[in-house]
Amino acid sequence: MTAPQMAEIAALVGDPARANILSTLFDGRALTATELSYAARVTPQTASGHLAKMTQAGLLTVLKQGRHRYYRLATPLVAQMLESIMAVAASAPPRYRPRTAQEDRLRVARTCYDHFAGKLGVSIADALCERKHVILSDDGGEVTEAGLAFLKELGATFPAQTRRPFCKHCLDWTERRFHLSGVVGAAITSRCFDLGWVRRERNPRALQITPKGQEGFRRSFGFSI
Amino acid sequence: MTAPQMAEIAALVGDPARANILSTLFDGRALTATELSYAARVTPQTASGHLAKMTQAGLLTVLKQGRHRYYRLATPLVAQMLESIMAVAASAPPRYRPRTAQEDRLRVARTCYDHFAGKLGVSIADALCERKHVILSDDGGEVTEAGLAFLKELGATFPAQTRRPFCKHCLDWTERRFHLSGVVGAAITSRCFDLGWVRRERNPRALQITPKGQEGFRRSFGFSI
DNA sequence: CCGTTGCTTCGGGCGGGGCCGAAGCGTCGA
DNA sequence: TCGACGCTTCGGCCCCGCCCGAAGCAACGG
Repeated sequence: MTAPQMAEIAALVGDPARANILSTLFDGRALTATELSYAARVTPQTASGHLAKMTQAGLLTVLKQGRHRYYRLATPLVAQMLESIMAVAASAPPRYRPRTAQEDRLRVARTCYDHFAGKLGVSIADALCERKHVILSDDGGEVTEAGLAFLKELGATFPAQTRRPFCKHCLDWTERRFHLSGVVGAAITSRCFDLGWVRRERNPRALQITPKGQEGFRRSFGFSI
Repeated sequence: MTAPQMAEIAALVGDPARANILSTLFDGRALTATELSYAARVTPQTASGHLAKMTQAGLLTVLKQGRHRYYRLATPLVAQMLESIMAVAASAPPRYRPRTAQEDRLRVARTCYDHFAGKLGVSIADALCERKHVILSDDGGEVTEAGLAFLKELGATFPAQTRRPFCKHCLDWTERRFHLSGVVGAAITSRCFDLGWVRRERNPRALQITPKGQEGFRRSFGFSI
């Protein structure tokens, strides 16, 4: 049976402190053990234990750099797993959840692994579909010629060839609609950072849209946010 | 933060007994509480507690019928979550796992929610792609005209319209390749059962391919299994 | 009715695992 | 070389939650 192994992985995610850590690493960045202990609201030695377990189980990888140890999600597969658990968690309980300002900011714009999510991510996907720059089928997507031209004009660049899916959609768990992931999603996101259209907030997953970004998104994508 | 809710869901999956139950329900069938207690290897009263928790959390739904209570996965979203956890569990630990005969049978042919998976599922997907009956993009799929004709000839029927994705792929966690899901995957699977090409083993997730099936798959799809 | 069967609730035992204080180990900077 | 810092290991406390025995409830069948 495969159930025991599944239980083992799920149990790792099932602890609040560890869930906090994973959720903090969700956008793909690498953070030090101490930073993560702070995010998890436990002492460093406790966090250390959690990190060791998750690393051994293959959920995280660690990079030693000087006296720091940078932890990050081991593979995109792990991120996808977290996303799907969040999707169930968000949909399942019709239970009470007093929305916090924090959460509202996440709802507007955040990163999901390495691409935009939230209202911003969905708006971008909508805009590109609207103009036929991207054709989203029920389960994937492709970029049209016009779309490639648009990306070039925007200044978004991406590796010529890679094994990673080129254009992919990703179910947004707050908007309950699709945003873009894959190489294209990452390229657009990275470009917007470079243009200074978005900035990270103190909470590393939440994004702030700059005035320049407001203008840029309106002019290039045709939506206000 | 959404982490606590994620932890709650994951913790439910993280208990071995509950993981057994979920894994048993993974193919989408509905089973009674007692059957599930047997699958989980715990007493009925213990299982009852687990089932209540999972139902309350929205992972399961229950159908009362006489003095029986049939439990099943609440939504396909839950099945997808389990699949993605299994994918991580299968890939993550380079740890020792003495393959059992049981597992080997699962590797050959099983159902995943309501469509084929394992070697059989992947072979079917391959055959349909090979003949251009289905075009699989990196993240979705569509059925060609020729493909529709083929399905008709096979006798596979499906609802004219439904909100469910028509043709979808699903990463197979044993083969590490794609098999078909969505309406098309379910239709093919259902038809093969009707034709007597496959049969359920005692372990409800594992499938047995009948001699008639061997012949049928060879003639209709062009592969031997 | 009464017994059987399917399922649940209740109560208490017990083990696993999260948590922190203290201490140890390696790296960096002066 | 010495202290500061980041991180880990160790040991012990304590609590959560899994588990089962016993009993209660509801749905059949005779």
